[in-house]
This record gives sequence, structure tokens and C-alpha cells, in this order.
Amino acid sequence: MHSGNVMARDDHTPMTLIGDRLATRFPISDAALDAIAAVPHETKVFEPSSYLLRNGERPAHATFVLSGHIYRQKIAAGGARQIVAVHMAGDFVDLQHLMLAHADHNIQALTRATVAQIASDALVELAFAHPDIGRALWTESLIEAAIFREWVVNIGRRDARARTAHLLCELAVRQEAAGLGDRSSLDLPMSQEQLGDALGLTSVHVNRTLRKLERDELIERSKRSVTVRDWSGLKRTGDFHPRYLHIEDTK
Amino acid sequence: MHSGNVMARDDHTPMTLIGDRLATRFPISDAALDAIAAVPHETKVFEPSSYLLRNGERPAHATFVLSGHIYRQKIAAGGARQIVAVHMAGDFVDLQHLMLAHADHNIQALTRATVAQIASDALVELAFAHPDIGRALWTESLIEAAIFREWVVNIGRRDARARTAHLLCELAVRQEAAGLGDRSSLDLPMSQEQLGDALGLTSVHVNRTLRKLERDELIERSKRSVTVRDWSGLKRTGDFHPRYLHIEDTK
DNA sequence: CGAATCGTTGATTCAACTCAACGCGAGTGG
DNA sequence: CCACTCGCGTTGAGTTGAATCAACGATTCG
Repeated sequence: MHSGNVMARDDHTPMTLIGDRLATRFPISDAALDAIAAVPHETKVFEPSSYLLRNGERPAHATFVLSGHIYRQKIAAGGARQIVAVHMAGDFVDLQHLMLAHADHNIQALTRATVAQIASDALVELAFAHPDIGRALWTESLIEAAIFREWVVNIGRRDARARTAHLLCELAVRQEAAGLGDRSSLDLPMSQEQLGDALGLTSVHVNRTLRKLERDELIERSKRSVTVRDWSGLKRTGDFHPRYLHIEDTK
Repeated sequence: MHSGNVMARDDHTPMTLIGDRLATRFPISDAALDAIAAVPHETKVFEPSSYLLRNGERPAHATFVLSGHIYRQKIAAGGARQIVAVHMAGDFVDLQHLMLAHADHNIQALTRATVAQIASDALVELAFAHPDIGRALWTESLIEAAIFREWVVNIGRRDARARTAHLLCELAVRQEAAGLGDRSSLDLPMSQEQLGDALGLTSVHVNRTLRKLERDELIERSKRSVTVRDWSGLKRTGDFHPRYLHIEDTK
């Protein structure tokens, strides 16, 4: 998993984890890695459904997920909610606001989550002091944007079955890429209502769709975890082409 | 419109236009503006529906729109097309690929369009040599990502009427912010089929929806241009809250 | 044990899609 | 200059995928 370009860096403080993550995108010099390790940060725990940031607030820090799941959401007229992103351990949650004066959406814990927070200013300074870091961070934010685009396509042009399968594929691959297990067993700590909010569907229809995917032996479910029975079938029904995730592998 | 922090910069070469655009986000030092003006670039013209970049290709340059309209699109299984972005004069078209090895969507001219192209590498170097520029470019790409998020919400959680109104509002405000006229008369050079592809609707339904918006006296249409009759009504029916565009004004 | 949340299922409705036809204006070529 | 085509907008009729409404079972947790 780790890029291994630094030897004795197995102490796993939050900041070295961040360095590891960035190094998966671009090689990062030792000096830059040391600079990252030295950045002041704070570790925090958020309870399920608590807010990390609200629409309109001034984002003050960048947040890196150490454990748990976090999602980002906007509310449309009439109270309908749309989830626009789901984050797992190893993701940055807040890069999208790094240079913006006001948050344009809400960030909320999905499960209990522990995070490391760095002052935005400090991170920006670091990005320009060490272009290695700057490139990696910028790239992270671009890949996130690529995921947003794919969600537009998913919601705009695929039916409920494909849409649901696509999300499962994406989360499975991202989970695997983050070193949290392989793509065949997906930890999916979302209620069906939340899944619906991520997919632009109602919880009722998510339920029917998941059951159909299960009946068709593409997946198996127990509680909040999903086992992929037939990866290539799921990929096909989800019209899933992982290029947009910009990960090396191409299984 | 212009930030006016440089006096004799009215010669309007493509590169000074880029400098002007960036300066609307953050103050840019004179040295940085001079550096921008000196970057080698190429001016090109693209005919309607010609491709600037295809899914899977290696993006080699950043593209700035001088005139005309450009859109970006992905194709889903079965050939359905989803437009994920529409660009007008003064927009960067390619920042989303700046650091990525492969394009994950297609970029296509909507109308005949003239653009200035800069080598990606050169732009990245400039960004890190002059943090002013880096911040402004990065911010541009973050704002674009904010637009993607809003599109997810728009398509996922709003009905055809609101969805269409929302797109009209967005384009009108962006057009105004780009100094291309005011928000009451919108140059909308898209066919109803293309509008449908941007909205996740069929062209038939776009037609009915636009006519209804017209019958309700929110807009007026002639050929490919739209006049906003009732801005606050349109804004309301579109559930449009321009914060996500991260523009100063708040009319 | 009781309350609350979440998942499941059926019956019905509705927004948007599909299919199909036709009008219109802008070319284009004989 | 007319006839023709072609793309685009428009409209109607019928269909359908997903929403809505409603009820009930299962699971968790204090």
C-alpha cells in the first residue's frame, strides 16, 4: 500500500498518514514529507450526523479522515437532501473549500469518525513551499471533482439499477485503493435513505433495487455490509469505468 | 469589471485576458501578471461539435475561451450523453485535467469558438513560481467543482421545471460575472437536445418545460436567446442560490 | 421491555419518457 | 428560383420507471 520511499516512517501519526496518501499520487521528497509531519494539527472525533461544517460558514481547516465515514450534502427547496460525496478513511474531506471564503454545502459525519484537522492557511503555505505537496493536494481536489462529474452522469443518465450498481462499484474500488480491504466486501455504513439521497432516489426504491441486485446474484447483503458476488457483472450493470478515479490499477 | 490593479494593460492579448480573469479571484502582483503575459500560447479556432479533447487522451494544454461556447460531456452505456459543464468566453475549459494523466470526459465546441492554449506544464510551473497565480488557478478549479456539486443536486433533487430554471439562472449570472452582458438577456446557443443532455432530461420534455416557463412569463424566447422577464420569479422557481458560484455580488 | 429507527412490501399515482407526426427555416443543388 | 433535404422545435397519445402513501416486521438500544 505505502509507497515506501521513506524507510523509518512507520510511526503512523496522522500527519505521516497524510504524507503517505499524497505520495500515492506523486512522488514526494523527504524534505516535503518531513515538512508535512511537522505541521500542527488537531485530532477530533465526530459523532454520527454531527456537522463538521455548515453551508455558508467560513472553512478554517482541512480535514483528513482517520477512521469512520463522512458525507457532504446540500439541501434543495422543500427540504430534499442530496448527498454529493461520501468519504472514508484516508480521504480529505475539505479540500474543496481550501481557497474559498464560504462553504457551499454541509459536511456531516456518517458514522462516528476521527479526523485530523490542519489550518487551511498552513496547508496552503505548505503547498506553495513544497510544490510536491501542492501538486498532490491539487490533484486530490481534481480527482474529487472528477467524481462529482461522474455522479452527474450517474444521476442524470442511468436508471436506478445501474445507478446503484455504479455507486457500489465506486465505493468498493475506492475502499480498496485506500488500503481498507479488497473490493469484494464493501463496508457500506449508510441507511437506505442516505443511499437514496446519494443516488437521487427514494429509500423505498433503493430498497427494491438492492433486493433485485441481490436476487440477481450480483451482491449479497447483511446489515450494512455488501459482498460482491459477481464483480464483472456488477461493473457491467453499473456501466462502471474507473478511469475517472485516476487510480493506477485497471482490474 | 476589471480589477484595475494595473494601469496600461488594455492591449487585450489572450494572455492579459487570462490575467484579468485570475485577478477577479485574488489580487495578482504586477510581476505575476507580467509573467502570465509572457507565457507562450497558441490561438485556435474550433468549429461547432469538433472535439478539443477526448476521453482517455493525454491532456497537454490548458484552454482559455476567448469567444464562443464549449461544453464537456460523458457518454453512458447505451449512448446516452450527459453534459457536465458549459463554458463561455473568459472560462478555463481544461483546468480540471491540469494534473491528470488522462482525460475522463470529452470536450467539444458548442458554437464556433476561439481559444488560447497554454502547455499544461508551463501553467503548472507558473502556478508554483507565482503563488498568486497558483491560488487563483486552483480557486478557479475549485469553483468549477462547486458547480459540479450543484449540478448533482439540481439533477438529483429538482424536477424538470426547477432544474431548467436553475440552469438558466446559473448561466445568466456567470455570463454577467464574465462581463458578457447582464443577467436579463441570456445568450443560450444550445439546442433543446443539448439542454436536455445538460439537465438529464429529454429534448421533448425540455421543450414543454421551456414553453411553460414562457407561458408563466418568467422568460421570453426567440431562437437561441432567452430574455428573463422575472428574475426573482425565475430564481425562486429554480431554487437558485448563487453562493456556490463564489462570486462577490449577491443581487 | 418499550421506543425508535430502519428495512420491507403492496397499491396507487404521477412526472418524465417514448413514439410518432408535422411545421418551419436554413441551406443546397439542379 | 424552386424543390429538396435536414435539423430543430412543437405537439399529442400512450407507456413506464420511480415516487408516494401506507402498513407492518425486524433490530437496536437505553
